Amino acid sequence: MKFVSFREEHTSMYKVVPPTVNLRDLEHEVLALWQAEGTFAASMAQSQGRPTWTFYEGPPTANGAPGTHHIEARAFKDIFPRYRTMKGYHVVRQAGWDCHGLPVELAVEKELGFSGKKDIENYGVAEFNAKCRESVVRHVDAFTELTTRMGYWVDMDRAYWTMDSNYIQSVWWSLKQIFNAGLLVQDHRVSPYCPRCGTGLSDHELAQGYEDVSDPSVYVRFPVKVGALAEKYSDLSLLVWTTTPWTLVSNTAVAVKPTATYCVLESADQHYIVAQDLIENLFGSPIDEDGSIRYQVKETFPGTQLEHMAYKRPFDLIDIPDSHFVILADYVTTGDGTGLVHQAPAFGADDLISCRAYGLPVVNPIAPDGTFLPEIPLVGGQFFKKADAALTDDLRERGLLFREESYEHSYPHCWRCHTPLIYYAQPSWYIKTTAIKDRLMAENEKTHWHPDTIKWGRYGDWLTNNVDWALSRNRYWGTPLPIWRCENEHLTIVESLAELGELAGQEISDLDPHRPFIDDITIPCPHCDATAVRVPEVIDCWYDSGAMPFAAQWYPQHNKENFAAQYPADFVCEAIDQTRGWFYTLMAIGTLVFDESSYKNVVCLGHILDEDGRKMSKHLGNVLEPIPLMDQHGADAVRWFMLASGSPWQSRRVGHTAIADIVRKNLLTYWNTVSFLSLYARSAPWSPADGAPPVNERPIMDRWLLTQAHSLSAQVDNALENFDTQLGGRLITEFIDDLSNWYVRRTRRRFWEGEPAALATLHEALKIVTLCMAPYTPFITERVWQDLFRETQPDLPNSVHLADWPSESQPDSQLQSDMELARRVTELGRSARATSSVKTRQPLGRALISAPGWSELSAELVAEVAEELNVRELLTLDVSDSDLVSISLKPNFRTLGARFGKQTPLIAEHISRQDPTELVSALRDIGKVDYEIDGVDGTSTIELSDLVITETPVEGWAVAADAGESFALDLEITHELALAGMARDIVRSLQEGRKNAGLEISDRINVTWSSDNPDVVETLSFHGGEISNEVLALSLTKVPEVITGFTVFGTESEIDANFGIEKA
RNA sequence: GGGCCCAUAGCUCAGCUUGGUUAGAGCGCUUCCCUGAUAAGGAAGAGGUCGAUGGUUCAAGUCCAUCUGGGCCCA
Repeated sequence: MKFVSFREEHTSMYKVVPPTVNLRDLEHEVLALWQAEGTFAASMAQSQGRPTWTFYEGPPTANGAPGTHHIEARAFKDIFPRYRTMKGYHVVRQAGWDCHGLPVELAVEKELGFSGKKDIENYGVAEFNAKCRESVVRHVDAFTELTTRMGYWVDMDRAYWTMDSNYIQSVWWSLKQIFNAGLLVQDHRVSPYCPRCGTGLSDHELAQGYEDVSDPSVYVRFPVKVGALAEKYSDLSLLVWTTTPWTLVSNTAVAVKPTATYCVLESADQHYIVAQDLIENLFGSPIDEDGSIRYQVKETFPGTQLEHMAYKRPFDLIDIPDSHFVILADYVTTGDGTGLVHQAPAFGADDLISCRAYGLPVVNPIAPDGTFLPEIPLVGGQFFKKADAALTDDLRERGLLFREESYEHSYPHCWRCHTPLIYYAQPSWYIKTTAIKDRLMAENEKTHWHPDTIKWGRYGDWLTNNVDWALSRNRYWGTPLPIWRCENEHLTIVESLAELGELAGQEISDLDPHRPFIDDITIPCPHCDATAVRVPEVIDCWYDSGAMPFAAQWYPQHNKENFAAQYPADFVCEAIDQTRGWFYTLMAIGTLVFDESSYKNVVCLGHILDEDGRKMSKHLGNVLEPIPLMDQHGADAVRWFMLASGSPWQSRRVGHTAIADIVRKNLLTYWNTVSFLSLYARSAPWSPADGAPPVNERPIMDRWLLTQAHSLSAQVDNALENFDTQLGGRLITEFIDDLSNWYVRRTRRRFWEGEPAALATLHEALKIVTLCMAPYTPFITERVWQDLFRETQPDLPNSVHLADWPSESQPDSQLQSDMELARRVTELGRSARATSSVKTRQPLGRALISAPGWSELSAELVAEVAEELNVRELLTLDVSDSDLVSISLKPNFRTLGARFGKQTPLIAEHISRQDPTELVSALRDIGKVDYEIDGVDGTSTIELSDLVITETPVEGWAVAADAGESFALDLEITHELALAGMARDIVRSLQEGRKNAGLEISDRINVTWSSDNPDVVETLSFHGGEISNEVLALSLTKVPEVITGFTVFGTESEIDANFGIEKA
């Protein structure tokens, strides 16, 4: 495609906008422009002093390369700050990087080929942590590149790093607040632990290592020792099921469900206590095949009645004082097993919680290497899983084994060495979040969730079942827990290096607060004369990120005022997996430290899947690399996909076709409209400074387009205010379609003529839609702003991203609904044309239209429809002219149903039996008709609105009808119409000839023609002026035979003539 | 094993809050039309038991229950 060239005196202030565009190149040019002009900084400076709208960036963990899913969250994190900035707010956007934690350590261990803590200790903690730090910096670079490339405006120069000394000290300060409130304590916790590697594992690792195994499944009798039931029934036992016989050594209690029904059952002279729901599973049918009674239920009672019932434990191998009775626990189910659950609190998280509620001790006979302690009889020194056989044998010999099976299930294994993991109680530091549960619930109540089902669904459930936060990790690369302990168990917590230095009597303000350096600092215990050393743990890195509202400001040592102005956030946004992650830690820490949640609005996104609906993973090889994806389609298109294709809250499939579609449908259509304006404004030439008639004096199409544009800005404003990017996107797409395929299509001719009203209208409409799109697609809109607006309207800002949201004005809803009607009628007209097989270029004389409201439409609007359909006259079909019209009726169930309820079908049937013409005439004359209908009480009154009427002309016309509106086309082609049709055919042929000859749109031509066809001769003589005008011909000359001009094209069979075109 | 979300055309998705008798859009497919911005546009057509079953209702894609399948989170 060639660019249009212009003579010097024809330049307007618009830049040349080529009709084709390479979005990738365009985006890189825009990035360079923003860089050169410091646009983001200008936007921040310009909004300084305005009301703040606060956004918190959830820091991505810098432990790997960013993926396409990061574009999703970042598109949302970008659009709302941009939108709010346009709405007059100052939106601080500080980037952040999550630096600590097991994911980083694991990545480094992998790089170094390590297989556990021993390797790290041998390598040296200082060296290892240095590698972690280096790995973080490396991965942050990749995130920075992604962030810049996609146009996510966030202040990366002032980014917070959770490994920064000031950040860590801020975290320490908050921990001290919590500690002082008595909510930070040391306790036991059960966590998955690899006995071979000697380390606990995170949930993330756990998920990678499930393997299917076959374990023993044993049912064991626990004899009941004392109490009323034990006296009443001989040999009474609790029947208990477990798949981990090795934990029976540590049996501490038996749990039952308080609300379930239990019973005493007699079978073969033995008595058992089991859940009633499970009797048949355990004992089979009550009646044997030969009719004898197998067992008998003696009595039933609720689980609560068993509480505190003492029993004889299965093994007396280790000492567990004050234990061995029945406790109540809600988590017990009666879906499998016996309904009585063996409790070993050292090896089960649920067990630990339930047993702790009864003050039971936690006794752990397993050494850190996974073997039973050597002094224990029977199993001492055995690996825990290997002990199952010996223990089961022993139970069998003592007659306590009721049944023995094997059980297939998935069990977590170490993903590195495939050793079965052990759930293992270890001392651990906790934040007692359960103590502030009510406050958390109250804060959640005030929070606006999008979608709101999360609030009391997934997230609310999580809060309701809140457990204390296990804060500590026995690891290396993390924020050290700032607690020093002396041999007398006195605890001292510090809030800063300054405080620590004072206590230690050393100047350490420049000390790296990480391990191992911090571990070397000892202090004299303030409570006694012993020396206190730091406890070895680091903290959960989720605490780091949850502390960012204040830690990012290095509060309270720095930025006290800033912090107050920016707490809590108006907006946070992450994917749904953060409900229990960052969304929780943010709210919990905010509530713990400031008694107020850290955010007011939260947008919770669904996950991104591949084209086949599978999760993207390196393992499956279906990962979409983000930068190549954006370079292929453009970041704007990818952003648009994330923001507006499908529900953001739902998991969505992302694929090339969907994104390519966005480019074609939205971005290129928009771009071409821009190119169109530039082309004709420059051709005219015209610039906004040249002026245009006031809007109310412009043609109806102009007034309509502008009212549509104003509606658009109001509706998109409303959608984004409610965090609904999908709706906003749909509205913009519809507008672009209206603009390109209705307004420009209908108005094209006025642009050829360089009409200021049309140019000014399109200019203004493009400005509004450009502003509305700017937060979605910051690149293409910026380029358009530079090309169409920056030069032509010097009073406007230098960047679309420095502009305000378009001001609102009252839309003309009458005009909008009139246009909708006109467009519906146009559609019917096109349909009628298509069925008639008379081509659109052939003018027709008249059409009859029946549609409510049609007769009230302005002549100007009717003329638009007539021209679009190439029909001379559009008449209203007169219903009273019953020779021409046939009427069909359908009952309107919506209005009838509301009035008649159950009797609706009777009324509807009655209506459809009436003569349609008579009924409609009567209703139009009188307004209502009364019927007496069988089965319906009293008189039934029918009104016009109770009917859906379709009026169609009788035979001989080409008809299209839909939903009560119809269009009938008179197909008679008079000689005069035929000539007019031929004239248009000739124009089209000549235009094509011009195009083939490569002429510019403004080139003038001379045309020669020859033909023996009398119709052609008549057409050219009758319509010659019109034709010349259309094709910019200075002359239209008949010649005996065609002279070879600039170009010659072949004979059109229908026209039967030869033409020659020559550039004038 | 528990909780939450989802299921609509060959594909990607609207519609469900507030029930109304012809369930839409885009892509793809077939035929035709139109084309001095457009990688466009228009018309017609093929393509749907709205996951299944039951219920509520005069009326269910829409409300309720159960089930099946998929996803996520947690064990």
